[in-house]
Amino acid sequence: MASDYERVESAIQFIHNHHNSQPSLAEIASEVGLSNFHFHRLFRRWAGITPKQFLQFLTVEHAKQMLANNNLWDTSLELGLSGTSRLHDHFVTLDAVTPGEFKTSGEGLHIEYGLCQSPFGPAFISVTKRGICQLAFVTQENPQQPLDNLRENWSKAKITLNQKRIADIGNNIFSSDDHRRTRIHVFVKGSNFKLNVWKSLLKILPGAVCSYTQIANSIQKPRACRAVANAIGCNPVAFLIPCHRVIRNTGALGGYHWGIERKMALQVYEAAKSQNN
DNA sequence: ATTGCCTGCGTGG
DNA sequence: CCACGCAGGCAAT
Repeated sequence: MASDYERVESAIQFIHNHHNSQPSLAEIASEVGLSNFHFHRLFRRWAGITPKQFLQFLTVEHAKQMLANNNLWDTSLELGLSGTSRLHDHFVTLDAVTPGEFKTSGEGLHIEYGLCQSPFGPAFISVTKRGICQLAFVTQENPQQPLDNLRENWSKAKITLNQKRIADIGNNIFSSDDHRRTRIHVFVKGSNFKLNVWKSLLKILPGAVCSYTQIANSIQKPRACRAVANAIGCNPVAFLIPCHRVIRNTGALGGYHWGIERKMALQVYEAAKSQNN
């Protein structure tokens, strides 16, 4: 029995591979192995939109339009979050250290990890007292990779499984009910350049996208777009640091560590949620 | 939409 | 230091 996300992903894959031939909704439905009726229900359930709307969100035209939009940046972050008047709640705050400040590879640090479900497939999360230090999607090809990365990146930390705790954290992060969500704190290490890039990503509003160049401009390094792309690719905390909201100037999506289909799914999902506001 | 050539810059040796 | 490679950009087609 395939999960909703697996079906959404295979639909995306099919659309992506056949975007030249403009497949009909019925064709896509049968590719996913569902009747038209259930296909429709799947999208209503998953993102609250119809398959047709779903298709429209995935076009390059739509992406370009989103890029042209001015209201991408949450300026309240730059203004320093003036208490009650903020327009958008910042669910994610960031605590960062440079490698220089943190030479010990996590000595004395206790990290708990585990798996949870998300609208984008199973996710691997690890967390310290100071915040979430990793969020990785689990791929079928290499399900061990997140744990291997964790051990490598924090080689001297005490690392233990705590499935219950991670399930709770996952429920909070991916809760569709914004009012139920509590503040999420992230704890990462990286070079100063990477940290600057990651902080910029936090300013992009859900449902919005921006280009690699716009991020480069925002950190006062207008010609560093490629270095920016590289830094974005090193983001250890998928979804929470929203690297999926950065695309190419042309409207093409660019790359994604967790697969281009997942990047599309994340964008459609957020676009669908934010259009209802 | 796809190709090919251009670029600057952070990173790791 | 220097060489390398990049989840990009851009112009030409």
